Amino acid sequence: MVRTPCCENMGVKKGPWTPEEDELLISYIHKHGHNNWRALPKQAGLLRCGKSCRLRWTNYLRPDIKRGNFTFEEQDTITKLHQLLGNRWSAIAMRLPGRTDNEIKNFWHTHLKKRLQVEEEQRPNLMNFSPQCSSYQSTNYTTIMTNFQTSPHEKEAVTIFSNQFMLTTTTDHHYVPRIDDQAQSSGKSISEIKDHHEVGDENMTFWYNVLAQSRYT
DNA sequence: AAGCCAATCAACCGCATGCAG
DNA sequence: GCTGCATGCGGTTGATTGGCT
Repeated sequence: MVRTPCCENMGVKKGPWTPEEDELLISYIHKHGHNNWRALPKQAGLLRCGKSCRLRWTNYLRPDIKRGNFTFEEQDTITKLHQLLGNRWSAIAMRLPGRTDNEIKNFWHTHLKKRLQVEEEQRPNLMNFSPQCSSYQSTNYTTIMTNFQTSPHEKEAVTIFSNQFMLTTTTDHHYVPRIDDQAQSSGKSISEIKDHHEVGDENMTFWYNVLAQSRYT
């Protein structure tokens, strides 16, 4: 079966977007929305394919895009979520409001990946964990696993996990509100909600988080 | 000042997935 | 169930930028 091209190549422009093109795309979407990306460029008077327009909008022009450097908290979140989810950039981006999957992916390859490699070399005895690992050599892990399975606080660990990474799950019985939603509904500040779930040992918390997530996937 | 090289990031490409007919 | 279209996702590319010699 021959795959149909995403757009008619004749007359379609490629390469960097000009401010004029950006303006056309923004004003069109503000007026009409983006129900049909394929038809959008023609209707908006753009010599681009729909795919290019979608990418430009979602990665750059969207009004809720957060610009500027990644905060330490964001970097930490990306690192931990990457350990948890692998290269599922869109899933990671969902936990970082205002950041796009493309931005996170670039940041990972240009900054975090190298940093982690350096840290790994400096700490050769650290457990090498990945979501695909079939066995774990760490005594710590075994201890935590045992505790997790028997702990009466399993639910609490799951809640901590969800709050820490602002996760939502897709099944109703596992749904935990995002921390900002919790704050809004309870009238408390985000820091108050976080404090409520604070656990002293950061490393232990992280492993509880990993375990909690593994139960849903 | 010029050339080279590495880092960065916007944009592209192709495959996967969901959905309607 | 099959087909084709629209969209999403992740890997990759290539233009640009900045630092170094």
